[in-house]
Amino acid sequence: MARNPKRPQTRLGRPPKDLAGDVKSRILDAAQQVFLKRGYQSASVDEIAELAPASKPTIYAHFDGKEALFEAVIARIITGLTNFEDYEPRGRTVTDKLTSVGTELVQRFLEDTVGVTRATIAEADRFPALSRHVHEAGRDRAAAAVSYVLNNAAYTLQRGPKGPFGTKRGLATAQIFMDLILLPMLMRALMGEDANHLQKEVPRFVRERVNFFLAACETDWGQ
Amino acid sequence: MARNPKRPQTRLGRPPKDLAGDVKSRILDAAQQVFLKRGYQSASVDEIAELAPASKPTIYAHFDGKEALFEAVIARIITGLTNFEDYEPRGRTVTDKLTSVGTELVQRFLEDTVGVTRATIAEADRFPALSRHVHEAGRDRAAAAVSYVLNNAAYTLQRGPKGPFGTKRGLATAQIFMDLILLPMLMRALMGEDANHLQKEVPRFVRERVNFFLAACETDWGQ
DNA sequence: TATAAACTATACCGTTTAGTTTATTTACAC
DNA sequence: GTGTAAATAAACTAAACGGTATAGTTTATA
Repeated sequence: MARNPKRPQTRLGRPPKDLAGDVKSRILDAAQQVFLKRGYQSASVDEIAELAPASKPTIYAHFDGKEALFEAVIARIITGLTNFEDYEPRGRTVTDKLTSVGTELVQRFLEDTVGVTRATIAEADRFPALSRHVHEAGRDRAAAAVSYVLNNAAYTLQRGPKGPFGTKRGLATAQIFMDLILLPMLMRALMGEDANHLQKEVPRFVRERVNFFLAACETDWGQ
Repeated sequence: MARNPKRPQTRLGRPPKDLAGDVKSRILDAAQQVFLKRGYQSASVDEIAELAPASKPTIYAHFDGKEALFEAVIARIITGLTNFEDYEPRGRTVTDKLTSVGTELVQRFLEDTVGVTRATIAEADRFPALSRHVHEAGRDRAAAAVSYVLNNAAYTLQRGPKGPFGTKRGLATAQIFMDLILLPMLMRALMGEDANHLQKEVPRFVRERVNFFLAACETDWGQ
């Protein structure tokens, strides 16, 4: 009889040296897939073991238990989130640059953070620190990218630190930008809206919101 | 010996006629409490039965199973969401009225929809229709309240349907208002931020965002 | 070459869970 | 009154799950 075709071929015994550390990362990969797909509660260690592939004793040799495994997965996702240091917004005008960075933000977040956000929201009670951590990590990475463009734009507009994106309200302004552009799309994705359908709406949506955002920024809103 | 003090006194046998329908609503109440506290997966039918109080066979006589019970709970929550027909925003100026309706929106949503939103996001895979339904119901109710104020404000400003909140962009504008004011607070609550801490921030937050919102609306943003 | 290390496979344990069955109790309708 | 309806209690079933134990296999190392 053939082996169970669902189970990838594995080897018995101690693995050769050049595969050192391989099992642990395979376990983490599988755990990430299963946790993000099913959520913490519905994920089973058996399924993770089968997907890795690895045996359950090996999993419990590397991690203290299901909770520790979940925390390790989330931690790895957080540290693996792309920051936007490398990203240079396209376009000449402020509008174009903001549209560029907004579109990039939305697309990266839709790909990278929907699963982990959903999983941690669901378990905000059992793992209070995790959801906070995820939220803050995502917020900070997005804020850095937006602030960079806004600061750049402030000088482009030749108004200096008292201009529309000046340092005085820089943080609050970046936050507004994200709330206007990133959060609505993220929320719709969390609520299960089809990813393809969402992606198609992104360009028009971002452009509309950028227009609104700039309209307010070019006034002296709230003094 | 006294009975188990955790369990409210119940009666054996067929209940008297004036309590007809009482069991079912008691089951729904208990199920709502347990589902919103623990989420679908971690909620146990036994705990619901104990809290109701009702026996498990009775629960299964009224509902087809745990999933059907969950769906019934969510459906009841949705139909029970307060609409804002009764709400008359306070204040004379447009700013004050928008601040009033914004504050009211945030406070009601923080009370009424955080639990159900978290529960349905967590189970967006198992109950695809539910999270969509919750999202749309909440969005529509909020949009109605905002549109009412915005339409009112449009005439206050004597600019008619081509004014800042005119019918041409009425829907998109109401959506922006909610995304600016409601969504960020809802997201922070979903991520487990302390409710009291959030409530204290609401007034200042809403005022800041209303200022920003009106600053953009008073221009001809995006033509 | 002997021993330790790092795996696998498999079976098992205790617990929890959704859902069912059986027998019992009470209230209502005729 | 008698039968039926609607609930109860309590025990049960079957399956899943987290976690552990045992035994076997392969590689690394001294």
